Amino acid sequence: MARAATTEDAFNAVAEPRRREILDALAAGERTVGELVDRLDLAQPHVSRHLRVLREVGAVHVRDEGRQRIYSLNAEALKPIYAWVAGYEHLWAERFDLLEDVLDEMKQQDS
Amino acid sequence: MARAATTEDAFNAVAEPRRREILDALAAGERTVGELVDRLDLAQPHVSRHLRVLREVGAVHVRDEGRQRIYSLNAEALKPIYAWVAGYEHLWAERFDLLEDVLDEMKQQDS
DNA sequence: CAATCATATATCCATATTGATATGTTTTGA
DNA sequence: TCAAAACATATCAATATGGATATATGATTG
Repeated sequence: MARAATTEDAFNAVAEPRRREILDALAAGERTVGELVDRLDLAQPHVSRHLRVLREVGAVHVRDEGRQRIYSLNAEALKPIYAWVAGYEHLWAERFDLLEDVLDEMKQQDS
Repeated sequence: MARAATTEDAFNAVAEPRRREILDALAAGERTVGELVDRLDLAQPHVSRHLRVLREVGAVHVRDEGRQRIYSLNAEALKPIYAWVAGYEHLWAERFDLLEDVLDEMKQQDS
């Protein structure tokens, strides 16, 4: 079996840096494909392809306006990523919770 | 150019579901390769390979103990993912901040 | 020292990819 | 109506993949 398709889920779609750049750009507001091409310094077909991947995982929406297509962010598609990684956050975050510190000290005294 | 290597960064490493499973298992405590094989129902060479990818992006550490290798989680390697996706969290989260609601209302009255 | 256990590595296969380039397709404007 | 603008799609090349399988490595045991 080969690697999972980038359209498999948000995790795979977002593994590509250019696609994260696109999402970052859209976080500031809707953009036209041409605007994204300018901003990313990437050929238009590549931008269109990345947008397609993002569309397939539901991370962006499109709206037709004349001969332009206006892309907008759908951040909810990133929820599963946040949900997963947030479960790890407490493992590196500094603890400001005093109770937790006290409990740690008690454990040390026990051992 | 082909797709980026899974060892390129944490984003790529974590795109693979089995590797997330491994990290999830390690979040509960150190595990031996054999324990991970049992837990994941995956052939040992595959587990070893996934562990290697996770090692190369710094998401796990290894410790030798006789003929076993004990893997442990290094959650800090996931920080960049958290940092990136957390920037989107406010876009879908319900707002409980009263001030923000008031400001939104004022904006609406202006327009 | 030989045999075994616990892992790691090597090779093969099928596949999905990214960038480059060429070519549609639809809308707009003269 | 014809040409240009704005996108989308198709194809090609090079490559990295993940699973399967076989094999190598290193530690332990008898």
